[in-house]
Amino acid sequence: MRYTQLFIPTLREVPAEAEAISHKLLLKAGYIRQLASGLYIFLPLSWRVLNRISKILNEEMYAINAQEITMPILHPAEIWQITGRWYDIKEEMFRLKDRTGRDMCLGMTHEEIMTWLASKEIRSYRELPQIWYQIQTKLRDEARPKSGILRTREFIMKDSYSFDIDEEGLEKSYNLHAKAYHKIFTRCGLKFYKVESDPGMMGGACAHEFMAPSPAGEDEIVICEKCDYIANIEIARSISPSVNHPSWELEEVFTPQKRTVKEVSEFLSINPVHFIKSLLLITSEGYVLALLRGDQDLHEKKMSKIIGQFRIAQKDDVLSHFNVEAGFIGPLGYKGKIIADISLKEGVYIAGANKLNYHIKGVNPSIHFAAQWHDIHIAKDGDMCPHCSNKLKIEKAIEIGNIFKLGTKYSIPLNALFLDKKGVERPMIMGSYGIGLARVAAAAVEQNHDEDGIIWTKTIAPFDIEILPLNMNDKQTIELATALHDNLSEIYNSITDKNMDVLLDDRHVRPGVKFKDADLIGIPLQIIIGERSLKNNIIEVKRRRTKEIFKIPLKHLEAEIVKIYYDTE
RNA sequence: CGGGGCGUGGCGCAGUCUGGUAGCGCACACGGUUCGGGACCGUGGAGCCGGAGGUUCAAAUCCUCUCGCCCCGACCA
Repeated sequence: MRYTQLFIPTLREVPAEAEAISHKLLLKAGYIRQLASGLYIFLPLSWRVLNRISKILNEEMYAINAQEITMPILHPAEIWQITGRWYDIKEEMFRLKDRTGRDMCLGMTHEEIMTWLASKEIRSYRELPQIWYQIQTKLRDEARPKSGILRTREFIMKDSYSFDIDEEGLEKSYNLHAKAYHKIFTRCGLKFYKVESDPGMMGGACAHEFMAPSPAGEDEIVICEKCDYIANIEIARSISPSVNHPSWELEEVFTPQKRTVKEVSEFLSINPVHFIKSLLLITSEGYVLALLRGDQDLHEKKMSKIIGQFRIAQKDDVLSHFNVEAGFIGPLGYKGKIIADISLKEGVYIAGANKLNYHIKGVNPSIHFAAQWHDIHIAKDGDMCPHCSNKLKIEKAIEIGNIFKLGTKYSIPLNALFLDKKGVERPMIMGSYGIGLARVAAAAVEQNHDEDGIIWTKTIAPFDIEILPLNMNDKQTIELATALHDNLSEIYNSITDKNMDVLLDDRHVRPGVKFKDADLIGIPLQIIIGERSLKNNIIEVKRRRTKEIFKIPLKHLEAEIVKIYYDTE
C-alpha cells in the first residue's frame, strides 16, 4: 500500500484536550479523531489495528468452538424489563421510542438478547453446551468518558455467552475462556494479569478481570509479591501490618478541637495505627458504627455487602445520635450495632471518648466493647497478603477483558430452559465474557511507546514493514523501493497468516519528515533506502522498538529483510 | 451529579485584568533554493473570537444566560 493512497493525518502538535499517552499518540499519529465526548472515528490505520485484533479474537474463539453471530444493537424494552435491568440501570442506558411509541434501548451488553435466543431455540441437553459470540458495537451513556478511546460511550466489544447444562459445564466454558483470553492478550503483546473481581450488577458467583498494568488505567489491582494472589482493589482483602501495642490503662485525654485521627495523632505525637477511627453510617435499618484502625480507610463496597446500602452520617446526624460532636465519638459505651475491622481485634487503642474535646486512651476492643469483625478496609501498599502474609503492592491497570459466571440470573427470568436426560426441565447455566477491542489497542500503546511515538507489536501493527525511499527524485531509489514493496507483498507472513502488509512512503517530502512519521506511526520494521547507502550497494533496516539498524547488501534483500522481521520482538 | 479548567483561522497559542474593530508559530496554496531526522526565502488564502441576549458611541475584552470540550471526584452491567 502506498502512503499517498492512505489517509494518515499526522499532527505536529497534539490537540490540547488529550491527556493520556495513548490518546495523544493515536491523535498525533493520525489513527483517530474525536467526534464528540466519548465518540471516536477510527481512521484507516487504527481500523487496520482493530481488524488484526478481531482476527486474533476470531481465531481464539474458534479454537474453543465458539460460534460467531451478530445481534441487533437496537433492542425492544420488554426483554430488559423481564430481567429487571430496564429499571435497575439508570442513565447509563440509551433509551428511545420507535414510531409507534414502543420503548426501545441501545444495547450496552447482550445477556438478555442472547438468552432470549437460547430460550427460543434450545430444547434439549443434546443441544448444549453452546458458546455464541459477536464482535459488535455497544452503547453506554457513560457518566464521564475519558482518556481518549479508553472509556467511550460507543465501543466495539467481543462478547461471548456460554450455555451449559450444569455448573460443571459452566466451569469448563469459563476456563476455556480464561485460557483463550490468555492467548489473545499474549498474542496482542500485552502485559496483563488475571485478577479476582467483583461481579457487580452482572450478578453471579464469580468473576475475573484481565488487567493491563498502566498508569493510565482507571482500576487498581492488589498484587502479592510472593504468591499468586491478585485482586481488584474493589474486593481485595489484606492484612494491615501488625504493630506493637503500648500497655495503656484506660484514661481520658484532653484533645481540644482535635477531631480527625490526623489532628489527634499529631497533637499527642502518637502514630495513627494506635487509633480507632469511628464512622457513623446510616442504613435503611438504622445506624451502624464502623471502626477502622487509624491508618485505614473504609471500603464502602465491602461494607455495603455486609449492611446493604448506606451513607456516611453528616455532622448533625452524629450530634443527634450520639449527643456528642463529630470527631469525639467512639465505641465505648455504645449500645448500637458495631462493625469493626478485623485488624482491631488485638491491641490497645485511642478512641473518641463520646465527650466534647476528649479522647480515651487504653481501649481494648476484646474487653471494652462488642463488635462484629469483618475486613472493611481498603487494601493499600505495604499491607500483607491474605494468603501468604507477604507484602502487597498496588498497581494501576486498564481493564481489557472480563469473564463472569452468571449462573441462572438470566436464564430463569427469560425461561431459557432445556430438558435434561431424565426429561426434567432445567434452566441453562450461563457465563458471559467480554473484551474491548479499542482498549486492547490503547493498552498496547500505553505499554509500548517512546518519546518518538507508538511501537506496535508485530501481531497487531497496521502494517508489518514500512519502506522509506528518501530521495523520490532518484530513479534507482524508486525502482528499488517499488520492487521491494511488490516482492515483499508477495511473501507469506506466518505471524499474521496472510501476506506481508507493506507500506511504501511514496510522498515527495524531505527525509526528516518520513523518519519522524515512521517513528510516530510505529510500524515494527523500517526499510530505509537512501542514495548514500545505495552507493555502497546496501540499504538499511531499522527496528522501531530498539532502533537497531542493519545494513543489508542488495543481494538477497527480501530474504534478509524477512529474517530480520521474524527476529524482531 | 459535585469541584476545577478551557473555548480566538486546521493545530498550538497571545490578546481579555485596563473596551477602540484580531495577531504569532506550525499547517495549507503558488514560485524559487534545498533534500539522511519535522528546511529556507518570497507571495497568498483562510477566523462574523462557541452561541444568544444585554451594557456602551464602540465588545474577543464588561454583565447575564446557554452550549461544548478536558481534568479530579461520584458512578461504571
